Amino acid sequence: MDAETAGLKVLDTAERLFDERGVQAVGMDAIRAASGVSLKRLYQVFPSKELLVEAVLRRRDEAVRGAIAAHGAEAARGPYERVLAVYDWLGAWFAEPGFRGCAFINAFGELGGVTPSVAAIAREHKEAVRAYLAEQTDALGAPRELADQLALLANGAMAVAGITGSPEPAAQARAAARVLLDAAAAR
Amino acid sequence: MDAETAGLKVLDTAERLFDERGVQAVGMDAIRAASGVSLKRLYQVFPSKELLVEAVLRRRDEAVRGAIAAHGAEAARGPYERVLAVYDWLGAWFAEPGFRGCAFINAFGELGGVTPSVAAIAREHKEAVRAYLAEQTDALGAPRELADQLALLANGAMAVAGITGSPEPAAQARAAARVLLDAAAAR
DNA sequence: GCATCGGGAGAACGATCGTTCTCCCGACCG
DNA sequence: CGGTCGGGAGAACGATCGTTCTCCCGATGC
Repeated sequence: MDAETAGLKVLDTAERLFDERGVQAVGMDAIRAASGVSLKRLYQVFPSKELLVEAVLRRRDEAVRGAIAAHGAEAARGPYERVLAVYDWLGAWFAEPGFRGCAFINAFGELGGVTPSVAAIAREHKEAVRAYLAEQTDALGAPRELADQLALLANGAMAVAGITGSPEPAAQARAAARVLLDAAAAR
Repeated sequence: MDAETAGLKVLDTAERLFDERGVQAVGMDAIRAASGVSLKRLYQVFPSKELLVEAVLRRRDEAVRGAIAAHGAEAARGPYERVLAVYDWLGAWFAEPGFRGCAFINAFGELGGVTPSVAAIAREHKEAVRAYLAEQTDALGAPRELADQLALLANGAMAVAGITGSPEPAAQARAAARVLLDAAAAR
């Protein structure tokens, strides 16, 4: 097994285990056992657990941003629909088995107070999603605050869906987003 | 020092340290050192760390529910104002120094996957806040979904305010809540 | 075929954690 | 005043964690 595929296996395994149990509850040896990558190789690719956590979050950041953009491009009838597509994507994500909330919200809660790099990555990720929404609302000529409000709905949906285990918050957030979008358009 | 005041000191200290650093990063010995309560007494009052965590969360649940109700009763010109008062209260909370997000969202992210009691307490707390909002929207004759949407705004504001460190999300959520309330009233 | 090198398996190490135990002192009771 | 009891301080214990080290095997180059 070469270093590159080992790195991918480790990232996949760590992401899944961190999501399921939280970061601190997953030892490096559990990642080794579940990924089949030896400890030696693991530490070659990720010299410390903190670096592994950062790598997992950074990859997830790119994946989420890519998925939101891809979903928006699919339903590309305009910025209005691209905003709503975000909540559709959330709904599909929430319905996945084992969904336990947003990795960045969870990682920030667990490590944000003691690990500044984790806090920074979470902040950057949330800002990136907000910026994507701002692109759409700018295209609509809507006021600046609308994007922030849409982001609050998305983040609230993630938090509540994770805690309750229900995918419903996505549809509720989508409906609320429609009201906010329409109200902004009417002004 | 009697057992009752020791329990209060431990709860106060544990709540503060858990908020600052997360639950798992705070050892029982750190709570002993910061509270001045000996380990022996600590384990007399809370026979395990898990029970202490549950006690902290349960007390915080009651405090938050009480604070929201009290804030709503102060501005008791009606259900509409009681809803908006929730976001005013959030704004004051977010502006407190050291604010690092909702204890239930954070605890769920860290422990919800491995400690069912923590997940249950978080679920009950979020449901209680939703129920309070539902009381107000019912009094307004608004549709059921409105309370869920208002709760998403509140939870999104907590998550984003915690991660970004800014109190702004409270005002943004309040403005969005007004739009949703007014749209429901117009129907 | 033999020496060398890289990687896998897992033991080892030092630190930390939750929890319990030991020791000692000060207060209360006869 | 002597004995007992409860609590404080902190050592001790067993488990676990992140990280490193040891040992061994198989492949590769000459």
